[in-house]
This record gives sequence, structure tokens and C-alpha cells, in this order.
Amino acid sequence: MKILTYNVNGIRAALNKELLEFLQREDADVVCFQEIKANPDQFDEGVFKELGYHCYWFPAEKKGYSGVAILSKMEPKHVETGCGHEVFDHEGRVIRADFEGISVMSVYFPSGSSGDHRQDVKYEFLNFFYDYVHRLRQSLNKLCICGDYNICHREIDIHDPVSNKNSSGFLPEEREWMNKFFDSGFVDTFRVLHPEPDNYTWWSFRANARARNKGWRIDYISISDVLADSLVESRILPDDKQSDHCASYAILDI
DNA sequence: ATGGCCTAGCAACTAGGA
Repeated sequence: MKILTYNVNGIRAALNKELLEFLQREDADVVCFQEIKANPDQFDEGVFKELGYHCYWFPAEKKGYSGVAILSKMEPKHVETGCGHEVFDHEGRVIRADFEGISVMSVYFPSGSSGDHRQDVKYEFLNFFYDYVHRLRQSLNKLCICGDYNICHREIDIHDPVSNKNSSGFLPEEREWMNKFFDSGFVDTFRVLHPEPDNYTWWSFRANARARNKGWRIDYISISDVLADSLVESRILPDDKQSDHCASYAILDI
């Protein structure tokens, strides 16, 4: 099973930049999108169905903001939107599709970069989401949590750990949350197969950051440790540029 | 350097992003 995740930074803009050709080429079984920034009636979902996908959209209530989705070649047994939080569930941040042998989530963690208030919102999400996932694991043990976590885990995951030591996305509290999350029984599918530096999934639009590979690794495909032995391959795809993020995928033998 | 630059709402600018 090939699972791909992509923060598209506006699905309509990405569709204008050969998103469909990219998806056709990668031919993933499950695709997780974040930041679709649109309601499904604002674009033609038929173009995804023509690629063979069942489509499940979870937009935010606020137009043009956030929004996640899952596309899948197989029809899921069940699809769940939200995580049971009265604010975040209006913001299109969590959607899950349950398949035989695995449940796949597409998650867009809040950004904390727009000030202290947004950072507090981010911590609220981190705390709530951690507890939500662990309640969920009591009944769904085989989880794959894909998405834009908006956090670099370690120094190797950011091009300049020194000058970003006070930047949201690389704060000690956030990195400690990533430690706690992985230690609680999840595997970082990219890092476990690729220990080498200079692998990122997001670059600023400014200052020619992408061409100089001055990036951050903030998008992850995490799997429950019980699925670890099924991991065959993981990659990030920095050459495809429909967004300020790039896509990542993992292949699981399930 | 409290920027740089892009998407989107909505028709001149602002919100949000990391």
C-alpha cells in the first residue's frame, strides 16, 4: 500500500500547477491532503475520480482556510471527520479512513507562527490530539498519521537550528512533544530509513529558499509500531513544486 | 532586520502561514 501526503497550499492553485499529472505519476493507493483551502464545490472533484479515487473532503467553515482530505483507490470501511474538539472540528484539521488492516489519518496541525495566541492554540491542539490518538488506539491499533505537523523534530530536520531556536515550529516544547509522540509508539517512516541530513518538506517562498534547500522537515507519515515491520520504502519528493511544501510517501506491505 | 512571498477572499486591501 502506497500512502502519500501533501500539504497543497490551496488545491485550486495546485491543480493549476499539474497536481493531477503528479498524482497520476505517483499512483498512490491513499492520498492525504492538507490545506486544500477550498470547499469541494469550488473545484471539480471529478478529476480525482477519473484517476480512480474515492474522495473524502473535510473543509474548514472559514472560506479559503485550512481543510484536509483523503483520496483512496479502495473504498474505506468507514470515514471519520474531526477529533472531537469543539473548535478544531470547525477548522478542517483531521480526517480518517478505516481500511482492512490500517486506518489512515490526514492531519493539519495549527501553525504557531502568527503570534503568541496562535502558539497557545497550537499547544492546545498538541495536547488534545495526543490524548485523542491514544484513546483511538485502544480500538484502532494500526494507525498511519499523515500530515503537516508544523514541527521540526530534531536539529537535522531544519537547515539552521541555531537562528531558528526561537521560531515556532522548532521550539523546545514542540520538539519535546514530537519525542513524546514517537516514544508513545509511532515510527517516523522517513527518518527510520533515511538518517542523512538536508531532507526537508517545506521551504519559505522568500529569499529563494527552495533553490538553496533552506528548508524544514515538518510533514510526516507516522505509523504505529505494530506496523513497523511492514515498512518497505519512504521518500520525500522535493522536485514536484505545486506548493511551498513537497509531498512524501511511504510504502507498507499490508 | 517583527521583513521577504504566496493563496485566498473579494475587488483594495487583509488574514494566514512557519
